[in-house]
Amino acid sequence: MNKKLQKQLLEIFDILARRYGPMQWWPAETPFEVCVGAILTQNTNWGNVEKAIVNLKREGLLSAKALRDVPVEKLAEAIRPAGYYNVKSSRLKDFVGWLFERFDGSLDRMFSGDWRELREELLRVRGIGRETCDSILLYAGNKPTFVVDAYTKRLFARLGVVAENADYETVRTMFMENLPEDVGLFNEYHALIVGHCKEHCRKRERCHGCDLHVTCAI
DNA sequence: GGCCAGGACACCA
DNA sequence: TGGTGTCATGGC
Repeated sequence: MNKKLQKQLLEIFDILARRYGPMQWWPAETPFEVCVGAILTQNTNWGNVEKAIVNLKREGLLSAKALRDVPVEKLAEAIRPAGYYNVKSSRLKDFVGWLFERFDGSLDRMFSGDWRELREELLRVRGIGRETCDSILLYAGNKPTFVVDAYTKRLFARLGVVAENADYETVRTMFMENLPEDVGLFNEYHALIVGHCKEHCRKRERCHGCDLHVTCAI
């Protein structure tokens, strides 16, 4: 635990929280919907994911059993607006297939054990990478893991907190070792990063009118 | 009409 | 380990 770094991280959180909070993430009605959304949003605009979720609800497909039983072609058609529909339909199939194999299709059972062991096992499921895995653990399971995404890396690299080319685990560890282990804090922090970056941060530009660059003495 | 979006994975050197 | 190609829709 680096006290100076912790102070900086909490300062940044406070600036974001005062401006945007509370975010009340994840935008979903159930833990299972969080899992589905986490896979569908891979490299995809959230607006497109919402269209796919609407389709899944209309077709009665937003449950582990329904996803397991639906033909993959029909699933792909339903999630078409989210893009990569062939890839993502098979990833959803792989996830629920594993969920039934290991936990009888129950998220409650999945989350009931040691979450660090669950993380390692989830990461071995095809289509569940680090960000998707941590999103599921934090936002569907209320486990104290920090979610790192493109926004997080971009913002904290620009703030000089992490290296430009830092890998996922390095950034995640930086947050988790220098913040109190608090599910509510991790939940809100990541949501605030996304909320802020959607407004200010573009891929090949620096932030325009970004409060953090003015206010944080980093 | 080009760029981008809340990644993951296979393949390669 | 790091770099590159692939997967694809929809909004701006």
